[in-house]
Amino acid sequence: MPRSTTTAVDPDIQLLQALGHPARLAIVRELTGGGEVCACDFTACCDVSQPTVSHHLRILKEAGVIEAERRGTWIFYRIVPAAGERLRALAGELLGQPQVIPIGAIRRRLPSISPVAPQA
Amino acid sequence: MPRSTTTAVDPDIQLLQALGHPARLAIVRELTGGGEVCACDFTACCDVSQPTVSHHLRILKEAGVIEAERRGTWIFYRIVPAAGERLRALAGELLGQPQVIPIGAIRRRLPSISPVAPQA
DNA sequence: CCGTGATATTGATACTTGTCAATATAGATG
DNA sequence: CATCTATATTGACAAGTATCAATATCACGG
Repeated sequence: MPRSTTTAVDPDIQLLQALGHPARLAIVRELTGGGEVCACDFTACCDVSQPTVSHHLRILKEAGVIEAERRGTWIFYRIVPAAGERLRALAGELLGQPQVIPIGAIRRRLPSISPVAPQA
Repeated sequence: MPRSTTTAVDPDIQLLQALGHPARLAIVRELTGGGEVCACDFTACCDVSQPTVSHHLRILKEAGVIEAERRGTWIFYRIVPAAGERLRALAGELLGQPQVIPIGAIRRRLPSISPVAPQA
């Protein structure tokens, strides 16, 4: 987000941005089903170098999409279920779920009068 | 996605990236509930210039999030319901919905043996 | 404590994106 | 057609982001 001082702390934006990258979505999809995957395995599915994988894992972790657990030398990652629920809530927003259709929305005006949505 | 020749045509990525921007998510949220909003109204909710709004609207349209309808001088935008369903499907993926837990996944190895997820 | 393998951090570079000013286009209206 | 308003496009620039090489850190085993 150029030309801005705030560094995008909105959790929703952070979640969407974290998932909106091919490598990161591939990582997440490697984790779907509730399984755990070692960090060392992501280098294969993403076709990027180890530092880059580490970078993406950090972004996903900071967005609350995944969580890590050290087990000896390896670090295993798994999906945070709440992330899926947050994404589902966003989808519900798009589908107009939390909203209630107000009767007042039926005030249809002619387009030549004023730029207000004439029909839902 | 620097260092790459393909320009991110994956519809899922496109959807997530389109929504992963404060101004664009604000635009979309202005449209939730099934209503239509004139393009001229988005300049207010996003606090950006008219060309920038137009740019964001194009990105949302190309990602299949919104659709436009010209009505006289004004252009009204509304949410494409399929976008919400696609996002919901992605959320379902994160929650492990479409996956079926394979019996073979129970091959749990000790972490000191090999880096494979020992437990789901 | 030293070596080894796994992961993270740093620094540099290239690519992408967001933004606005200026300009163009489109539709309505006189 | 001239003009006005709404929207889109272009061009340029700033800022963010992805990437890798090099290096550091961390945990384990000898």
